[in-house]
Amino acid sequence: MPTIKDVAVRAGVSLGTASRVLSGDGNTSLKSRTKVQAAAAELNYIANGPARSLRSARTKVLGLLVSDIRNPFFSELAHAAEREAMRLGYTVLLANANEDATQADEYLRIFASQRIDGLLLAPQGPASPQLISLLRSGLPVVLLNRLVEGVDAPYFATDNSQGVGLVLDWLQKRGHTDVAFVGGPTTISTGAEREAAYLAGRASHGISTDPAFIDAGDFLADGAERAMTRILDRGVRPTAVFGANGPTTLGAVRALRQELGASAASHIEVVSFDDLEWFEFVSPAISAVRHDAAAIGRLGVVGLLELMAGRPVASQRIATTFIDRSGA
Amino acid sequence: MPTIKDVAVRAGVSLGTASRVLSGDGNTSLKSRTKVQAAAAELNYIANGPARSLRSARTKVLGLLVSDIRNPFFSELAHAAEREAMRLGYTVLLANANEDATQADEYLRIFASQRIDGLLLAPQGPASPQLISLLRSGLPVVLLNRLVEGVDAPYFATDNSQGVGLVLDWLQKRGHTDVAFVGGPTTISTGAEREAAYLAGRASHGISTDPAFIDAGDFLADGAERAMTRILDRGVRPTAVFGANGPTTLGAVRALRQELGASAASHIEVVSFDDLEWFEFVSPAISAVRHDAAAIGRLGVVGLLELMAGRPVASQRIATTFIDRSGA
DNA sequence: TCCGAGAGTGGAAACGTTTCCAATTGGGAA
DNA sequence: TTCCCAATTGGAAACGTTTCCACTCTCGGA
Repeated sequence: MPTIKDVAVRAGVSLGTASRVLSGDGNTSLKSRTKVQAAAAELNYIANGPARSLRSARTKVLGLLVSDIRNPFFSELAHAAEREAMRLGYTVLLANANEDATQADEYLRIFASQRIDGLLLAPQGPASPQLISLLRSGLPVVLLNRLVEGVDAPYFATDNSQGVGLVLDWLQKRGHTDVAFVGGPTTISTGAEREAAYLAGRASHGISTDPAFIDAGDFLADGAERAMTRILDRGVRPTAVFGANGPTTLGAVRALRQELGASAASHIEVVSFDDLEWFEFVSPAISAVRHDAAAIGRLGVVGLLELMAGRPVASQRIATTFIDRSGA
Repeated sequence: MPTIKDVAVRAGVSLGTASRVLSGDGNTSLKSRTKVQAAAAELNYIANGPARSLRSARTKVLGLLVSDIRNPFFSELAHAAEREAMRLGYTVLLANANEDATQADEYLRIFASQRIDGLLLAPQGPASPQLISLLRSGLPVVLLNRLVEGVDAPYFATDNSQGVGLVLDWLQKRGHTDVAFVGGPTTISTGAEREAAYLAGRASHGISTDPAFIDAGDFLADGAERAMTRILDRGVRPTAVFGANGPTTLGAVRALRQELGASAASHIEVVSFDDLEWFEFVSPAISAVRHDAAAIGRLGVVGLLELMAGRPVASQRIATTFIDRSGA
């Protein structure tokens, strides 16, 4: 592998000048620039990232820790963040915590060792000691979609109460009062916010809620399937089901069909927080709150770079839209 | 941030000894080990990855280039590879080529700059110059799921012809001869292999194939939707549809419902190469070839490490299973 | 008792950059 | 022409590790 020294020799300039040309800062003459760039191209020179990082104390790498990469919401978000970062000259190191705090901590340690320049975080719940110490070390952090108590970082998150409001309106319009709610862990902000908004919204519509209709999983399909099964086992028969995220809705639908059979299940309307591509194929079609994962990813990257540049960053709630498929 | 020098001073040993303890190779006495580890823990020392990489010329990072992270097959594969790599002490840098050769090349360049130790590659099609030069530089590479002509690297891939054989058997059992085939790009090995196996299989079953029933997209949902629409626009009316990968089947189903309406579409049986979690919810349920993305990811990592260790690695075809949902 | 092998150690070089500093150059104003 | 300032340059230090080398010590065997 050619080094910058080889490039400098071939271009007939000093090592310092070659570096200034190739890293693109510092003053260089047009003549040096052409010579150095030609030499670099001829040698097929590719800068040694680790050496560059060691000396400059910047890696041009951002860490992105998501809780479940197999959740389409997060794979969309990750994809968008990665594109935006690349556009701005950064690389994204993606880590998947698998909705598990221990794995999250392992990755935070790796991030620290890799000396990432900034962190995009969609956390599991309360802040771990590992996270706290990372924050204390001054690493710029932006929270995506999920907030975490005691961590004072800018966030870019879906407006959960607005989204749940849309669901409540729709439920009312469709005349549903006996609604099963399958939530997520209340230790995760999205789980807590969506459940609170749902209950508060019903109360403000003047509808009381039988606790038998409420249960929660772990935001993964299997956990939600068990939660929905528990609700049905209590003997209650909802006319509609509300799943608090994509995998949760998947699990709930599975449980409905498993416990009641496909034909009885088809008499229950399902509504979901998170829109999945197959909702239109189910009978009856599943309506959903759609939030923009890609936008959150992009905003997060831009915000993080602002933060790294030392500029103040305002947190933002992103409004959702409702996809009403009940007519189909 | 504390450096290894701080650790050495605090432990009362030389820098060299501290390094030998912390990097875990070279001979060290029990006494030094305890002192150094204690000092490291007290200081909350985290090794500087870039410095380590620069000196040792190893980064402990593997690159994984997939073609579409939003395809559940690849997100599952990526997730499994990442877990396996972490278990073995490696980090995975994930890149998403978005089924686009230009983006793939951008990432290969970044990988080269980051000086990854090895590459897991699920390529787009023919080898790009960028890839060729990477291979020529001696970087260990393993191919995942997709092969590429002229690249002589070990591969771990689904047994496409075996899988397609299962589909053909099922089609015959169900009595389908007028089958629409929605394929992928023949520049991608999986696209070419699945189409070839399908046509050859029909021929060997003694069934001739009207080309009007055959079309191909780009292995993404939108492209497949257009391909399916083209088939229908030719006026042919298949009794079954075979989608050559997950997103392709999604697009095909969309087109069927769009062009024919949900009720007419429900008289067409769909079968897919790649099983998706929602296939059981559609009416009629979609049968599918299931291949083990997680296994491919894990085998790939293990194989790559073998290769990096200089040991010979045998390519492997992974058998598929068929999920028959036509009874449901 | 002596010798040799090997375990363990300290010191220093090296990895490939960026960046600081001082020196040189070039060009315009007086 | 002369002078001064800014632009540009070369040289060298520094980043935090690993690894080489040479040295010392310890222990077992002759």
